[in-house]
Amino acid sequence: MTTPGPCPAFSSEGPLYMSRYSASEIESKWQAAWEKASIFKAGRDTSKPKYYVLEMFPYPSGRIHMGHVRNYTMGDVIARYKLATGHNVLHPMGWDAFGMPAENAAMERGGHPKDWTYGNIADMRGQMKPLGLSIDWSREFATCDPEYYGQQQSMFIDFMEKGLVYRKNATVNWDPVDMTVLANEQVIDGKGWRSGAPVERRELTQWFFKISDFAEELLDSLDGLDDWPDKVKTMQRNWIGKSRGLQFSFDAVQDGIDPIEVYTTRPDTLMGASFVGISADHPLAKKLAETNPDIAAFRADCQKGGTTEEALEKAEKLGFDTGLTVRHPLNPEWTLPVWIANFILMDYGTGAIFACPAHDQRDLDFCRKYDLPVIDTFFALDDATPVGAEAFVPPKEQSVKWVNHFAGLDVATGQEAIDATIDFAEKAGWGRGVTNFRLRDWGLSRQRYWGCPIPVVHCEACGVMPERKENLPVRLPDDVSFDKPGNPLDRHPTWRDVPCPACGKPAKRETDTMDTFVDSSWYYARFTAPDAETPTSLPDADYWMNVDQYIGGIEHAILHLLYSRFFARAMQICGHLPEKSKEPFNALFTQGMVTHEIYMTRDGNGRPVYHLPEEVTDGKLADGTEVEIIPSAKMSKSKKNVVDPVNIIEAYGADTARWFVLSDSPPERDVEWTASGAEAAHKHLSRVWRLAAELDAAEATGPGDDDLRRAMHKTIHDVTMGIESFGFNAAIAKLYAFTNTIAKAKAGAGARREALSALAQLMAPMTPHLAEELWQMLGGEGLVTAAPWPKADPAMLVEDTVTLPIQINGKRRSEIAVAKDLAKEEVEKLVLADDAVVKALNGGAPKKLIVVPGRIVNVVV
RNA sequence: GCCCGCGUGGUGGAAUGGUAGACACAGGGGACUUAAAAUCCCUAGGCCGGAAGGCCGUGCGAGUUCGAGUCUCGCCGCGGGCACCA
Repeated sequence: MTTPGPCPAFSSEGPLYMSRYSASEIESKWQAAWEKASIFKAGRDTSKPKYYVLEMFPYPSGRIHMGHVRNYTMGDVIARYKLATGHNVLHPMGWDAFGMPAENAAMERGGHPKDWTYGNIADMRGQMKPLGLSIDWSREFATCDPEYYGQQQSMFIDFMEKGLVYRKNATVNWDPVDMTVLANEQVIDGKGWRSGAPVERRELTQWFFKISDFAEELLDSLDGLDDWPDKVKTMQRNWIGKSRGLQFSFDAVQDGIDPIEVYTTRPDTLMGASFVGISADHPLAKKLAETNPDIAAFRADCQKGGTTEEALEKAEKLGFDTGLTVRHPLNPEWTLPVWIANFILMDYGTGAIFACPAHDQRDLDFCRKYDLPVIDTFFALDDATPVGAEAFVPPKEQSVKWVNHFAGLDVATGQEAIDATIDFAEKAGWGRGVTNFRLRDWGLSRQRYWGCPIPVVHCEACGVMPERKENLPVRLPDDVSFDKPGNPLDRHPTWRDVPCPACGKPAKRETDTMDTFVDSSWYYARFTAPDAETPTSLPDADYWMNVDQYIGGIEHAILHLLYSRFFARAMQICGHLPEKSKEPFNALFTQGMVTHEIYMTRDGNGRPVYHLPEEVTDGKLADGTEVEIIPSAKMSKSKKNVVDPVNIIEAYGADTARWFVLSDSPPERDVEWTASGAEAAHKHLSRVWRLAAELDAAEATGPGDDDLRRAMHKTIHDVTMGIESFGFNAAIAKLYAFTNTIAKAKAGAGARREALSALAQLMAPMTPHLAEELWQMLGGEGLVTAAPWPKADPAMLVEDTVTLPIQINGKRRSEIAVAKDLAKEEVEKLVLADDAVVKALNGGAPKKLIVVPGRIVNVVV
């Protein structure tokens, strides 16, 4: 926290010395009171149900932004609500502290990534604490703490022992000028971000986690995640990409060439095969390149550009005819050419395919380009037009008419044909049904300094050996420089030199560090025992796990969440988590992002230059230059469309910022920051404060007491439901309405005090400081944070009469007031007597009369 | 290119298949004030109409239904992810 100043809570004048709502005084006072009472410190307590709420921890960029405020306020609402409903709550905070920006800062501004990172953490902690989050700060850690990454290294060694880690070659983005590996984000339009040189793909030996071993399990278990959003589960299902297909081989016509093994999910279209395609990285392509300079040149062509799937998919489809031919498995007389194609991935299936251009658009485009044959294998039932410019790709469930299908099909769906073909090939003995996954193993090697060192040693005699656990953590050396590109660990004079953990002879450390996704794949488990001498402490993990509510950005829907699910399983296998924690997150909520307009000008070369919102007034910079306004997008440092919450907190207080980020948009949707919204939130909070401050005790009772109580119970019910279902904006709308009701009520002071006390309690999860102040002003006992959540009296929620709208032919024309439980027949009588209905019927009888009890009536004439 | 979302007044948004626009912002009008700020009250989707009322209206086009913002299909636009940004 920033210096809290003298604490008004203990001033002799009490809370009413203020004549208006003063957030800064209130907020520091109650933060001190919470700290004094230690009410957010979590400990095991079996007398209460536990509740673990976790928001995705932040990257310490140095400044918090509105996205953080929104994310952590949502988690805080849940945490405080659960505390009030009698739970033992764990709500921790930490830092995802390794990663590229620290190294970039070191390169750009000098200094050390460690100093930059810990400095940022201190700054951000200082910006976060004034938000008044109910966090147990005693559990805080950063992933770059040796105490954390040492435990991660220990687990890496455990994973090695269980066969969950291996090495293989994989492609990286290579900058041929800087002679360094580039991250995908450092490849801009196929060029290195610093050198500007065209990027190449290059193979390196890298470390991998065997996540593919868990593909089926990770897929099947999604079905049990009832409190995860469907969209996330769908994305993960598609990412894992289970498919059933046929694997078989084409024998080469030429001597000395091995059969080409292909995998296809559409074996039913084998009679439409046009050519056999192999990846540029296929062993056969490599072998041919050794003697054929044209093929070598073509392969080199294929290495151009970045490694992302997007880059590969969008690249122009290129092919090279090897001159080799293969025999069709169903007709040895039929030979097909073998092409090398840049769109075939070595990582998927066997790295070789057969192309059926009639029923695959990409194959068709390729065949038209290189003048290869197109053979229809099936037609629509009512249209036998041969394929022209567009491939015929009906859904697999649609029946089609087959042309001379070898398995004897005439009219059948694609799926039926696939199944029949696999069956046919297996019986005939030339192919086998194979289940494949799109999911690839997790490559975790990074050729960078600021990450967790991979704890292995390369020994000439013993090979690749894990470091001894007693030598952990393998610490990052501090004496490194970032004056040239590449990994400083690689060029460190002594750090690499270590004795082999097995034979003791001189050996070399691994210089790759781990992907930062590794760090974030188990932090949730570490929070249950952040100081343990082992990665976790089982009694603590057993008590606190699983995370009951996980909250974070939709941008993590696939990678982070999938990796975490894998890690939980691997940790469980190694004894670091209990069996029940295979799925570590019981419920997931994906919040929308905070967006903002982007302000851009261009430099002399026409390159974009971005500007922070505070540099822009009325569409102009301070020097009068007009900025180009680009529509709202995810806040990002590189685009500079970032809003600083610190200014908002200084101007209005944390409660206003919290109230605003919850009120203005549904939590799962993006929210655009607006200055006027914050102003309005602050006005409202001032109004609530005034209602409490002006409470006049003169009239103890009044004529409207009962109505106010009804409104109170209705609001308690609605707000409780709203919080439980993440409908924070709707809950806040109810609180606005209730405040209006109180302000206008004719009720006496007793009922008003009761209503305002309930209002304070209901607002407490969202605006905890103001709620404490109100609670104290109204004479509440102790802290409102510790007070039990109010309960709505069901008897006060029932309404005895309802207004039934009457529709005529689906359009609202009239309404009647009836007793809530009035019999359907009675309602019908009243409806038929209604003026508008009588007029519409014009003496006739209705065609249909629909009565939805308590909701609506529809008369069809 | 592929996968997943989203699209409602001037603005943010509300709405178990059942009165579209709750609640709020900006706007308009008024009260209080010497004046302003603050506060309070009224008003408010569009079009026609003095009013009563009517017609249109949830990105576009079809469909299912007594009834569609909500469900289905096809488009358009925007956003997220695409395995080395975190």
